[in-house]
Amino acid sequence: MIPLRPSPTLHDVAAQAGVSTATVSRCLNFPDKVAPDTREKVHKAIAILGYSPNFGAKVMAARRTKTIGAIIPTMDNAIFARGLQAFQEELRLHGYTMLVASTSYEPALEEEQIRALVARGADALLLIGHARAPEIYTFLEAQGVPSLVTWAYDRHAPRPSVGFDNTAAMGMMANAVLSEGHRRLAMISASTASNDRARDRLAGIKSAMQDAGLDPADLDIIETPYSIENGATAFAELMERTSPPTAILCGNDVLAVGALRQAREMRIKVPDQVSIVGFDDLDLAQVAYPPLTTVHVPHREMGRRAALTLVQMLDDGQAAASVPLLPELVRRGTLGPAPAV
Amino acid sequence: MIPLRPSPTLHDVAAQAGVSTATVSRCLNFPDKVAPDTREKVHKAIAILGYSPNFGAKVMAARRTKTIGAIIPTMDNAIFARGLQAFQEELRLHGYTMLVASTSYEPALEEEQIRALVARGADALLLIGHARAPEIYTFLEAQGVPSLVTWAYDRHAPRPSVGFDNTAAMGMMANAVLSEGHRRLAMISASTASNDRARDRLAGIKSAMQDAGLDPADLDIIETPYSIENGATAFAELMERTSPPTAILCGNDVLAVGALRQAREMRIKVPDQVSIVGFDDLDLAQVAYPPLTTVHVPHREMGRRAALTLVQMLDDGQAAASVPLLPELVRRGTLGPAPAV
DNA sequence: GAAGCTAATGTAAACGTTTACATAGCCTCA
DNA sequence: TGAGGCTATGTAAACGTTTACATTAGCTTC
Repeated sequence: MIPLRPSPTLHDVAAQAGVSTATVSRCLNFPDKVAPDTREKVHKAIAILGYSPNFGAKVMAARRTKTIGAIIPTMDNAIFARGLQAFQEELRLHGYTMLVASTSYEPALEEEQIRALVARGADALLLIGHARAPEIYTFLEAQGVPSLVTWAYDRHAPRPSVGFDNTAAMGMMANAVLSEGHRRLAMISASTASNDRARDRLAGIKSAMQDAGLDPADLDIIETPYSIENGATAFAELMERTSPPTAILCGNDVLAVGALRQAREMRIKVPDQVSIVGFDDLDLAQVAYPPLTTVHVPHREMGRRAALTLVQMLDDGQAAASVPLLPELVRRGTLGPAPAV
Repeated sequence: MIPLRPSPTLHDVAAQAGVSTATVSRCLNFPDKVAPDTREKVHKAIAILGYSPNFGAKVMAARRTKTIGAIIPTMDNAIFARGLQAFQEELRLHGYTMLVASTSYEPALEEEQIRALVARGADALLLIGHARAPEIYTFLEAQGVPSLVTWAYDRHAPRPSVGFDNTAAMGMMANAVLSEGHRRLAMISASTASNDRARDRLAGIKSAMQDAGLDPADLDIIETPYSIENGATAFAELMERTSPPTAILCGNDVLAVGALRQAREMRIKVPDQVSIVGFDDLDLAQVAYPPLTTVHVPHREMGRRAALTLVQMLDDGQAAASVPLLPELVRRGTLGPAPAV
């Protein structure tokens, strides 16, 4: 291996161009503060030497990395992948780069990842959902790292968020189900212990039931991690009850699509015998058969707005304003009237 | 706003603990090079001051960021999202963090992103596919940034890669289709211009046709970006030919599932009237109706192995060895015998 | 034509680590 | 007992930028 000659530094460029390092630096960071012909000399020198700025030195001197961290449960779920994609695209437009870490829905891992990304010099953090230990927020404040909560919106939350009201959104779906005459409802949900979105969606159903004069305690709930298999298993379990539900509300489309698959396997007709609805409106939903009735969430818009908000906080020092987004009910083929008794 | 007191530095910790900065640094990076009681003093000082190392200074002095960049077409495609998730998980196990950028399948944007991530101090890069301008490789070499190609494997490629042979994989599928008696084949593919995986898959089909005594030129090809809608449109177009294909091989599952949806809409029976097969084995595939026959690719394994390989290159200075992975044919419901003429 | 601006550039001091090298103390072994 | 080796620690020099401040030159204004 030939030992590579050390990369040229600002110094080398300055020497080559016959100016000072300050001028070269200005030329790179504030081009209009430099006379045009000086600028040209410098650019020529840069080209000749193949100079590219040293990241570490830059970060140390400028005290920021132009990097924003995103901490999500997993990328292996289209809703996060899609939102993150939009987030990253928007970030790039503003000269920021995205650092990603995932938590597998484990709060302890989330805390570790938050510390890791801060240690990696993230200028700010994108977080999913409001629920976490208060010390984490204290830590972020102490480190001077702004953060923004997404995938959730809560007007009462003490911190800004870009997202939608999970309770209201699922409440809307529950109302649609109830207005089809369903009275025996079930929910297949993600674990509500460490997932405030799941918790809120559950609350939305209960509150809709209450409003309709039903006892929320009658809601049959199965909690299970998001996966097609788990949705299928939960569906089978629900249909074996002595008095099975006529409508099953799923915490997301993945579970719903699993339930749907299981229904087909058990030769239970959807929506004639049982209605199944989802949440998120993934590609899966329109591809399933019958196509899934679900709640459409503007994931891309959410990611984009989150990026915009974070960039404003960083670049303009603005305090973030919460941005509420509106999910929509998408009626397709899996919600029908309650079967006659 | 209260101006926050500047964070404590190594110096402060050293003073507090009554040792030198070198000892504190060693204590953090090589704990076993420091006497146990000194170590304790230092840790106490760190706790008292709430010290956390400055990223920029660390990077500058150590000349590495412990960060690896991943440049993919888009996260909004489950195959990349899933692989990246596994990649990140494995990276974390080895103390690395992932920096992500996406290219929307545009070579120009890819080059920009490569430069951006290198400028952001990525210690190494994960790239998708072999095809790119040679200057990019030269650039990476000049900058001393190792890179690894994934999602493709080519024994003749001059650079190491972790992935599978797209030509062989699609060839395997084409053979399965041909052995069902199909003679009029069509392909719905992503644009082959800037996507070597798509190009290789196409080549796989052509070579299988050749081997079966068919003229590869008879393959009816439609190129269109990956999306359900585009798959549907392409399917409709193919079925309007004067002599439509009896089997349609799709470049990925998303296109296939779009075709499937369109078939349902046009009341064309799959697989009785036409067979449709995909590639990737996304969740979509098993949820579609009928369930999609496709090629299963070990995306998670690929991401994990890529991470491992990159970490070895960086930590042990090993030259990377290519890792070939084996895709599998998954027979489900959309491939059947060619209809009788 | 002096005073006061402004624009362009230079000087040099941080920024907070890591690490090569130096030092000091202790142990081992002939 | 002294040479040699080992371990634990300290000293101080990088690392390559950014940026506050200083300087200079040219222009405007009265």
